[in-house]
Amino acid sequence: MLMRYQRPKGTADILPGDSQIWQYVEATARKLFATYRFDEIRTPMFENFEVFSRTSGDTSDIVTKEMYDFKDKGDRHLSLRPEGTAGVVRAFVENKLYGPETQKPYKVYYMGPMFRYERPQSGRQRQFHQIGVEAFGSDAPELDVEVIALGMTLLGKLGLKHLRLALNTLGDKKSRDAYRQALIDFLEPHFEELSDDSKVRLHKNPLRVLDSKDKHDQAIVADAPSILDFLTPAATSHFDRVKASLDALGIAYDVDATMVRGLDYYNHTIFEIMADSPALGEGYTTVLAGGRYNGLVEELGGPDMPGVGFGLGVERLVLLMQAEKVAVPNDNALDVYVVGIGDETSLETLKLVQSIRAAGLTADRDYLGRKPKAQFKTANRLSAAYTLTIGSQELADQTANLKSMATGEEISVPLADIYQDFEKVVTTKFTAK
RNA sequence: GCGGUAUUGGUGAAGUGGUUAACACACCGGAUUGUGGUUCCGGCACGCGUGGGUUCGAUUCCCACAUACCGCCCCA
Repeated sequence: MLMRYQRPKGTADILPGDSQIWQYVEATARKLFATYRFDEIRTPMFENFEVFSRTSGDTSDIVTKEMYDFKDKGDRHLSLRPEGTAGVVRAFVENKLYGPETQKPYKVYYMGPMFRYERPQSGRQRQFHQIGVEAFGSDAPELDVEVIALGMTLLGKLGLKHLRLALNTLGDKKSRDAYRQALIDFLEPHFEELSDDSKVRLHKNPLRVLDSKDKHDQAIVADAPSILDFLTPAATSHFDRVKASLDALGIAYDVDATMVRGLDYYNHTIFEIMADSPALGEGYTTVLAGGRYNGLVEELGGPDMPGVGFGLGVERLVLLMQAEKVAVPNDNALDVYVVGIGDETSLETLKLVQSIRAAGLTADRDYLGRKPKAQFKTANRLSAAYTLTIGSQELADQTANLKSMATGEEISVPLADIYQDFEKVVTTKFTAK
């Protein structure tokens, strides 16, 4: 036996059957995005390393330990994209889409693979897929809400139940800096009591201590100051309008003042849509997350232009849909299975399937030289609506036997009629139906 | 990166330190000549994740590695 190859760790083959769900997800997303006037943007799967390191934050885990970065033969430091936003923003800036000739907000969506070097688990892989949207050029809280509503609507259309929208604000830079300091001041006296993880986080990214899973940490954090008390008037106003707009649309939400983001570029509104399903372990798991990133365009060399968006994990989404048994439309039903009896009919059956296909129907035939009985079994298993049988006798008569698999009714039809208008034969020749 | 569990055919799985690796599903074939969901009969792992080791002998014991899954970290 030769060497057997395995796919690389953390990757998956999406096989026929599963790919139907993926196509359904993607098609549903494209259709919905179009109604919101978001257009597709396609950016490279790898970028200069700095595109991600600058935007995600030099100390973020994504950059420090999860990035697939490498030097190419020209000694360029590149990285496989760990998320979608940075590349889109780079493209936005590089193509000067911030210019006056494009309508603002400039709304785009993307879908495709992302890469992170981490321990695979269910719904978490090294090559995974995201669908995301970004809207540039407006500070309006209503735009934040449009993006949130889009996310909620998409998940709803895809059949997900038990969704929870968690909402928070990181405020502007001033709010955030003030809060960060207050949080450090609060946690410092408890330093020795904190978990080892949180000790590290305290100075690297103190906000992360807030969502520590450690019970003792949670007890300490329970009395910590809230970001909401450190917002500047402008940040408060923005957040209030976001909430008011959500209320106006009847979208329920929970404000979670301890929710933070792993990527450093977020500010103001941040949100997560979580689903409660055993498919992804106990409790609520985030499927879709996003927020505002007003400094990001400038960070990558563009003008001071705000942005807001979200990304959703397709693997997680698909797991949830499967757990909820969401019905995916099956659009590859078989209309006609052509049964050929004897080698001499092979040429005619080939012409028949081609003719039926050309008429816009789906058709298939046997290529394994199997007996009629086996061919009918296959037709039945494939749920063919009709079988068209041709043997040496029919070949001589220039006819074929058309059978409705549902009723069992079988009629003889001239081949000429089939080649001329198969659809008409089906609709007019049977007595029933 | 850390800790844990697992790894037998296309699938679900049973099983033993030693002649032919149980059973079920799926698939393929047959039940007198060319017609489909039932029934009956038959076929289907030269191999038990990979590589070493222990042993007279290992799929069964030991070690390493790989992969999957779970928890941590982190995140979609």
